[in-house]
Amino acid sequence: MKKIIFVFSALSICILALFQISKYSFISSYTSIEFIIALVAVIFLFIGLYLNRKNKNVKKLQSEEIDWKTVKKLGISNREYEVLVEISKGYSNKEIGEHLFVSESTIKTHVSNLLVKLEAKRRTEALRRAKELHIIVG
Amino acid sequence: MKKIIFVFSALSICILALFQISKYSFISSYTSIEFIIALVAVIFLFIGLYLNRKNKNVKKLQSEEIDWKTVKKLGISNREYEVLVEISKGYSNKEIGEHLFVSESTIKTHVSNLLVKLEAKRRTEALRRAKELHIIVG
DNA sequence: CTCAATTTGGTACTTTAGTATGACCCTAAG
DNA sequence: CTTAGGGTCATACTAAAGTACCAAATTGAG
Repeated sequence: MKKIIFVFSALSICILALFQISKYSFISSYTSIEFIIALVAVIFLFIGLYLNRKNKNVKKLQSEEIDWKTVKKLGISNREYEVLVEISKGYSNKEIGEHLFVSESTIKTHVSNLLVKLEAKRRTEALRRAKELHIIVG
Repeated sequence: MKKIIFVFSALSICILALFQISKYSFISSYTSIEFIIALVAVIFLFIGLYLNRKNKNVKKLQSEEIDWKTVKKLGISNREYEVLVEISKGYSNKEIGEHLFVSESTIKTHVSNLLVKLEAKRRTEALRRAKELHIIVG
């Protein structure tokens, strides 16, 4: 919202400035008015492009951001979340154990807890749930 | 590319039209020039916004579009692809069999073939590969 | 310190997943 | 007609995943 206010203020200033320029050019010559209008058109075209580019980036980030609030709400611990990420990378329990330097048994415990917390029967279902809840990246 | 040519043509026509308008308003009064400039600014601002919105939609679709060429290149058949999609939804072989009205054995065969074609050891790894290759939606 | 939650790990078990192999039917291409 | 590829299914097997239960060390908040 702050961004919008700032942008509108900037635009207002720009318009006023252009009015001042137009007054001078009005007196000076005929062709320069056309030039000013073309300039205004181009400038505001690029302003429009710039504004929407900002918007796009924000939206893209939103869809790829992780909803940590949901992670906490589900009671998923740090270690459990690490395991979840490893699962999403397609690793087996054994491989995950090697990556995190713990035994396969430990991973199995974490996975079991994750399945309960994500209300899933299988790790693939857990993956889908996690994606729906935006707690892992697509 | 056709779109870009069309848009540039339209913009050229708009600019020429505005030049004509500006000539008349130049003669008529003083305040109308400022109005025309403001109008041009607003119009081109919205044109800029519209153009980028189009762009955004295209980009979004690209990232969510399925690369059927890769599917064919990997030799994945229709039925196998259906199974792949079901896997991505987190279903078990048994459930997939029920959804596609075939036995679990058939699904196992399809999954095995998929794992070979996707160079994966597990269904979760196959999922990751499929996402990387853009042959399923994230 | 005490308590609760986290993290770790084990055993024993059941279930699901995946492999290997063979077989049958169907269809489209040669 | 023959052949290749796709789809179906089964059996027997191994591997991985998941459950249930227990237990110990660690850590952080009150």
